[in-house]
Amino acid sequence: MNETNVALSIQDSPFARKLLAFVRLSDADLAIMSDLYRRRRRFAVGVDMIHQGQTDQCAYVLASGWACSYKLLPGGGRQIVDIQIPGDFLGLRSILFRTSDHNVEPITPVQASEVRQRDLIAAFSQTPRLATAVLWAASRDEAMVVEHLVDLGRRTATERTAHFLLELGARLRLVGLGDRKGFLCPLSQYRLADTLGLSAVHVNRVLRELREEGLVTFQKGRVVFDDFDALVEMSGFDRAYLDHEGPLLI
Amino acid sequence: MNETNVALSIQDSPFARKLLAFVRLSDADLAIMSDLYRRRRRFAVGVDMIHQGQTDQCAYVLASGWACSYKLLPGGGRQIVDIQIPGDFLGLRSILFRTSDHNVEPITPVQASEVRQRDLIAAFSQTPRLATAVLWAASRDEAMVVEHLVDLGRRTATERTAHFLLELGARLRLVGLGDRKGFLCPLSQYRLADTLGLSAVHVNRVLRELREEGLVTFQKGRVVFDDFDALVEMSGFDRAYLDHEGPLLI
DNA sequence: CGTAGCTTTGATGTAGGTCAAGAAATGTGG
DNA sequence: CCACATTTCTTGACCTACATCAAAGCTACG
Repeated sequence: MNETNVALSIQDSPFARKLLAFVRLSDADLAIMSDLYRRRRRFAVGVDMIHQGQTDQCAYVLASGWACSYKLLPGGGRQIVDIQIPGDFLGLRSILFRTSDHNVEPITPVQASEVRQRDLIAAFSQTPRLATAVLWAASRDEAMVVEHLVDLGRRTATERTAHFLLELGARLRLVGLGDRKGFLCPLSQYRLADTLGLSAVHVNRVLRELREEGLVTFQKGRVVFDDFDALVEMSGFDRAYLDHEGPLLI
Repeated sequence: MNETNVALSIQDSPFARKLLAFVRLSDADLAIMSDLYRRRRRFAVGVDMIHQGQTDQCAYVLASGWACSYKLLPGGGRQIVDIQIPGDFLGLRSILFRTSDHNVEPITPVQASEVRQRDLIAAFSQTPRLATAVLWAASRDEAMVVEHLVDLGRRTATERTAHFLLELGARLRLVGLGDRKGFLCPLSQYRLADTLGLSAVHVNRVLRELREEGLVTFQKGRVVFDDFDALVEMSGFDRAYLDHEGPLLI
């Protein structure tokens, strides 16, 4: 396969799609990105991809499937920090810290590309544009964690659930996995509860309420926005933090 | 002032102290860091340093005083995302995103060094070691935001408060502003409430409870750890995410 | 076709919120 | 150094959002 073909095929990956939505990347940039994509691995549901406290972890880019990163608590509970969808980086921090501070669990069967520290650094020195784009994507993820924190700290269970579903929808749209109508969602109500800091029972009640009010329907692995605008309104959703212009490129 | 003197004086800054606790930096690295420190500015309490939605913000390194970054909610409430203490970077994300997604408010009178995007990039290309050190510090801050998220999602008000005070203590110790006994803390109970996702009234009750149980005393602008080990135990505090080895340097 | 994981619902308990009001600090101008 | 204003702290009474417990109906998959 010559360089142009590589660039063409990588362009359809969710990772490239996400970055390209905000940054122009040359064929050369894409070819380097494609190199990072080489070491493909599969993960089955039920076995964590990354373990808290374990050292010498590597990072991944999610090619297909969903995963989530979470922290376990002494008491036995857990808090899901972030849901990862195709195109997301995963464990980027554990490249800098030698040991991971959280677990990552596949929610569905996952295909992911292993990214070694040395490869990433090599790629970065070859193409600063790609480096900036990746850093920018990482910052965007961090902005979402912050928004999640606000969810937990200051929004009611209903607002929080609505807000989370809207954000997830916006992220999925960016990689072509959903639209303004809704998206396929493999999350169980248990996992939703661990994400939203609620009990599974209460999540169920909140979902029923949202459904009965004609706002969103989450059933049978599918989220449908019945009244998008009303949902945005009631949850205080502000797309600003997702809609930033692209990074200031070097 | 020659280069050695510059390096000697910058070494005492909280910023350098923090990085030097984990990374060896040469005199040349420190001289470059010192350049970043040049544009000193002062901020009075009551006027935000950075405004949500405002564009072309710059970043700062806190030289003295405390600040906090927060998000406002449509309903009028707010959530404090992070407390910044001397040595902390502030608004690093708004260098990548052209517009800031949160506010930053001084808690005490603040002295901070303005860091321009171009200067930072120039510094980074001159000394990759410094670049890695800064990225690593940023990752460490992100790890703290994650821990904060876990606080809000899955810990009781008491655990959460204890955990937060322990973490703050650990951070302050790193820059020489506290020890295992305690630290000076200019936070009001209102701000503590906005940080912990609680009401001010409840924060007050929790603090009383912690005091009466002989765990921590927070009074008159001073936090005293009355029983450090018991506090660590009850809050499930795990220093791992703060005690990482330094970054893997290039 | 059985068993394990989800979803749904009801009944009851509790952590933490809200309202209210007084007491201490802290700051400000004279 | 004092009088006054403002913020901050403290406590009590009451209320609500969400947790917990329990149990039944679904779904799905080996």
